Amino acid sequence: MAREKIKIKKIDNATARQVTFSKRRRGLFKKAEELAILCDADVGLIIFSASGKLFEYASSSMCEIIDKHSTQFDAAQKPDQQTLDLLTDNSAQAGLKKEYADKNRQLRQMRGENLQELTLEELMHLERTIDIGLTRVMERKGLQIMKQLSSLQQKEMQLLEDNKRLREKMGLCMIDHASVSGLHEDGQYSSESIDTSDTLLRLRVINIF
Amino acid sequence: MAREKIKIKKIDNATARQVTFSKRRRGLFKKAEELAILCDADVGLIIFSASGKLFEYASSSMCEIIDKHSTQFDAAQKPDQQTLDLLTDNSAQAGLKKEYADKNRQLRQMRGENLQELTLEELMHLERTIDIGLTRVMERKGLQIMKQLSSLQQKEMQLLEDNKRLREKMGLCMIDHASVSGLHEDGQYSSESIDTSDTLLRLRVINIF
DNA sequence: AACTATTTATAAGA
DNA sequence: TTCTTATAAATAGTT
Repeated sequence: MAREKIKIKKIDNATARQVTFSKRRRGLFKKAEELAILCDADVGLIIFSASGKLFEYASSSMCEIIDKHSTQFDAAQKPDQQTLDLLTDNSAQAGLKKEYADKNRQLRQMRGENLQELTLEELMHLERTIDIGLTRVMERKGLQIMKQLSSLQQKEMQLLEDNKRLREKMGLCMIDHASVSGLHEDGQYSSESIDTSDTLLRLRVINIF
Repeated sequence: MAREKIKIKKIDNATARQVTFSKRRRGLFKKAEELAILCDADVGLIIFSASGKLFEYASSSMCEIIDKHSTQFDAAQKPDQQTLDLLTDNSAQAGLKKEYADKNRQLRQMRGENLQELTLEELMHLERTIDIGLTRVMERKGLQIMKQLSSLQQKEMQLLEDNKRLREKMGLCMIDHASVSGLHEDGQYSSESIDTSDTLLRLRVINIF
């Protein structure tokens, strides 16, 4: 649905396939959510990438949806959660693994992923946290830029001075010779002084609610 | 996506809702199948209409998909595939600790902490990542707010109607009595229709560099 | 169901 | 990965 019409068959090029997977997955999730909201339907969408990675969307909770589905179908395919736990729970690792999962969840949520499980209050808190982080990062960036600028300006001054000295020496040596070509007589190069006071200019109207 | 742009909220008119449900359901199934074929993914889609009727699509078999999902689910929020592999390894502990530390560092940096070790380029990339996350969170927040608003408005309508009916009944009972105090005669209460189209109003001038 | 004016999604390219 | 943009698809409101 774009530049060119494509045939619906497995995309040969692995890179292109991955890119398309990302794009269409997003599109599908969006459409699924829209259907759920517009038509008051309960929608569950499970996607496994070719490499086995899981992606899912559920308008309510996936467990509930699967449950309802299984009921209608009669085939009760229950988890067997224990098996997985037994495989991975070497007691000592259990805690760490849990903490890791938690950190990872937080990180994903800060990147705006897996938000469907959050309440409005949690979302607002998350927004604030991210906004604070963003502000700090921008401040740090401004600082770095200032540093690099002043470092460059110092270097420039140094070079200009060296330049001037060289010119003077040459003037002494070559006092009776023709002027050296390629150098400006006044020894001046444009040295713009960049005003960085607006570096952090950032207008926002957020948190209306 | 047609004659007029619509807001993503429950369609009031039951007939229109049903029609849209049919149309979009077909569209969603089609997109799901295309994703499965194009990207060699395994896709399962379960839809319950508001009346409880089940519709489903599965690129392989729904049982298989649900099974796979249940197995991975606890690990869903989790890491990437790698972590599970690492866990089953002998050097698991070390690897997990390392990944944990890494996630934790990323998380702190997104919160604007420990930025001193980052280069200007890394800072700019981080800023972008955070900004995208913030945008997504805000979009989600707006959606949630819309949801709650429309739910409240529906409740309000229901209450107004109930109220009106009660008033009519009272009118019949009390036809010869004095009007009941404390109720407005016109039965109208202010019901502000809040326009949330500007909810996400957010002006920014960033990334000057 | 069919028809379209529009909105959306997205394939390719940068 | 991300952004852009030309084009294909989906679809809201009508008939």
